[in-house]
Amino acid sequence: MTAEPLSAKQIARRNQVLDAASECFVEKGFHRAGMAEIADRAQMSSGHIYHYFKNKDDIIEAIVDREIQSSLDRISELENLQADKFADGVIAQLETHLNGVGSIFKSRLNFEIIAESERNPAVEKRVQFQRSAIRTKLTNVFASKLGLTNADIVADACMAVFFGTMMAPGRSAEEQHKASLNPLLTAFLRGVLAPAS
Amino acid sequence: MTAEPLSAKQIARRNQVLDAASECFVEKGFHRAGMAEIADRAQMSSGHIYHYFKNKDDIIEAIVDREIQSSLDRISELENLQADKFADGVIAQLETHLNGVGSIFKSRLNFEIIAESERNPAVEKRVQFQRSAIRTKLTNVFASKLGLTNADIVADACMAVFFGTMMAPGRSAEEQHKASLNPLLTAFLRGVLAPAS
Amino acid sequence: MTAEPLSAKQIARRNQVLDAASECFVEKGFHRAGMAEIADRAQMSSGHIYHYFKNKDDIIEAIVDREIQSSLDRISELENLQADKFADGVIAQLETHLNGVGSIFKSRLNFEIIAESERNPAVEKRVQFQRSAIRTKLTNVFASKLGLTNADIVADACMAVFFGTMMAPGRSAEEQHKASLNPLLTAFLRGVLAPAS
Amino acid sequence: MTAEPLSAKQIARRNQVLDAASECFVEKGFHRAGMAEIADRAQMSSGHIYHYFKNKDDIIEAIVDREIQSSLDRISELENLQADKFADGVIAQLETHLNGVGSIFKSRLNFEIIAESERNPAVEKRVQFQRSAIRTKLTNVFASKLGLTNADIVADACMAVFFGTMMAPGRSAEEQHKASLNPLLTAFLRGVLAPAS
DNA sequence: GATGAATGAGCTTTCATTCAT
DNA sequence: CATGAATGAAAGCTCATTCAT
Repeated sequence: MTAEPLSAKQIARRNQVLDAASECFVEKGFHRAGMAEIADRAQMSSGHIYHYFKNKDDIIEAIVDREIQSSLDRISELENLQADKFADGVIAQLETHLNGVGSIFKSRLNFEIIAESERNPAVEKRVQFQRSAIRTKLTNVFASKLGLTNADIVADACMAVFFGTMMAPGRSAEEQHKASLNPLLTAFLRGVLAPAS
Repeated sequence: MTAEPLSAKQIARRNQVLDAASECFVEKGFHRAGMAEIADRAQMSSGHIYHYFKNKDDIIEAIVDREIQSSLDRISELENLQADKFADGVIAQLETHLNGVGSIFKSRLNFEIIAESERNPAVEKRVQFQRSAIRTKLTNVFASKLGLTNADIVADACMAVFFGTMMAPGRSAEEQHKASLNPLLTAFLRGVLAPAS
Repeated sequence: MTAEPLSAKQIARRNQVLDAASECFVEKGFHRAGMAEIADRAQMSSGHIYHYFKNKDDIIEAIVDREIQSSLDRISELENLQADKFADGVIAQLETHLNGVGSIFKSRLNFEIIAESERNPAVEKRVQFQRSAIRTKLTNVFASKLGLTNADIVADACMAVFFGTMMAPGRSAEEQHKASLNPLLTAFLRGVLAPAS
Repeated sequence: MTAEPLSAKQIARRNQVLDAASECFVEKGFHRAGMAEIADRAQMSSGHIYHYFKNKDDIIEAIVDREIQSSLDRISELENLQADKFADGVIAQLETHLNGVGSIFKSRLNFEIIAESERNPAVEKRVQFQRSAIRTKLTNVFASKLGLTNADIVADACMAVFFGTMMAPGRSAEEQHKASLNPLLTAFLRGVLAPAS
């Protein structure tokens, strides 16, 4: 009953499955992707997947965990920014995301995860956790770096701008490519993310 | 080859199916909901659904069309606002949406639709259309009502705030209930939506 | 309970259905053709077909009857030939059939009917009837026109050559087109169909 | 992309399916036979059939291939006959076939296959192949065994007699049983199949 | 650890037929 | 006579999951 620690090889094997699943989920969505194809791409028999994961939902949850961790990592990068270049850094990251550089896979699962979270409690729990973790991180960074007293409110506003920017312009490849952050929102972010004194 | 006009009864029957499908899709998502259950709830044999819709995707597309139409209708309500109360009206609508009053069903399909649009070209086309229709409507309203010269940029910013607000706070019923629009974003909207002179 | 005689209009309506069914059966075969499409092509509601035919099998049987009647009519044309040109007439008809002139529809149902006859007793009965009717007709013609004493045996041989010629060369359009009756079989027919004295 | 060689067990399992399908097809025809019954008779779950065959058409094609191979094998037996008993051997085989000895199943699919070939290109290709393979085999045998210079024309004539004999007498069990080859055709075959010098 | 054969319920869809109008 | 709405069983096929090896 004690949780066995996983060996390096086991972890590698698990990740093989998760990488394959990630690809499949991106291409077909959670519920159109089949275990057989995941197994194929993971170079593993379909039966063997069940040594590493209890079932398909278990894989989905692990994928969601990975995505969330990666999003939190990106947030943490903000901690390395200098106070007077803080707003610039946030805006730069937003634009990077907008142009899909380096994070295509991740962002294409974003909506799949949110949609799933509306019917799948295990996923919903994780999404809630992500939201509050991001809020906490941002609040802490804003308070410590910028000395803001209303850091939590600024964090909320930034999250809304961040998510809204991701969603609003539509998803076509061309639009995506030439997208840049809206000037009014840029100004807004510069305003609320200015160091306190 | 000419599209036969549908009789009132046929339209009613079609809507019976769409209403049933909407419920099922909200509860289970597009791909977990089965035709059998849709038929059950529409009080119709499963075979008979195919007199009204070519296949399941056809139903999904019709549902998406309904959702889009309803979102455009809500946007159109803004045209009835007085210029000096414009920002207030927008904010009020946002908060209404935040609290889920009267539109729970609709908004719960929102993410399902966006996720679907990433793998289903027919849905993608519709989502693209919705985006540009909203942008156009907002731009026109802002220009004519408020006399803004940068109405299109304001429209973009508002859409981002609108969508972001919908997404950011998380989806739990309780949070949903007590949610109110972030004060910084409220101020932002009041700023950009002030009449021109 | 008495068999009502059919009015001219009723007969026309029935034939409308049979013509439509014939087309569908040729294109898709008996069991892939659907009642809905037959109704469409007959310009009649699918339900109304059941005023003229008990069910789909009833239509198949009527089609088979028509095909058989048409084949017997063609046989009867032989009765008009002069004795000394008899073999030529038979050979000419065979070549006409080989080249598919005027009888594409019919011949394309030929094998469908034979295949059906192997599992459907009602069709089998009709095919048996056709076989013996053809045999009788040929025997009578051969006896009376040519004065053959072994007319029945000649009839059997001719039927085999006739059917075999239809089947053997394969069904490709091109081959069909340039096909002509095998010279050895031509000679054979001339031999057995020569007037008796 | 390389075709994995099948293990002995896999081949056996595949044949289990083909044997079951053959029975079903003989009894009901290709399009009335259901996958469920094929699975039942193959003592296999219906889902598992799809590990061995892509779909039902794939099974039909495999069945057609088996039938064709078996017909070509029978033709090849002619190569073992002595030149002076050649015609006798051919006639004997024809009569064997006529009486349905040992080949009921095979011949009862014959017409089903030909009918199918008229709407199913994959089957048509195979039937065309069979026709030309038979023609080639017969031509070669006739030329080498009997020294015929018009071997190809003789081959065509024989094929017509062969197929025609199969078809003409009708299919009833009783008739089938007492059928014997028509004396005129017997004489014809003896004539054209006599050794050259 | 690893395979892939095997299951069987479930899926979407088709279709001959019936029946109220 | 004529319609087409309606049924429901059955079709072909997919799929997550199990298990003997």
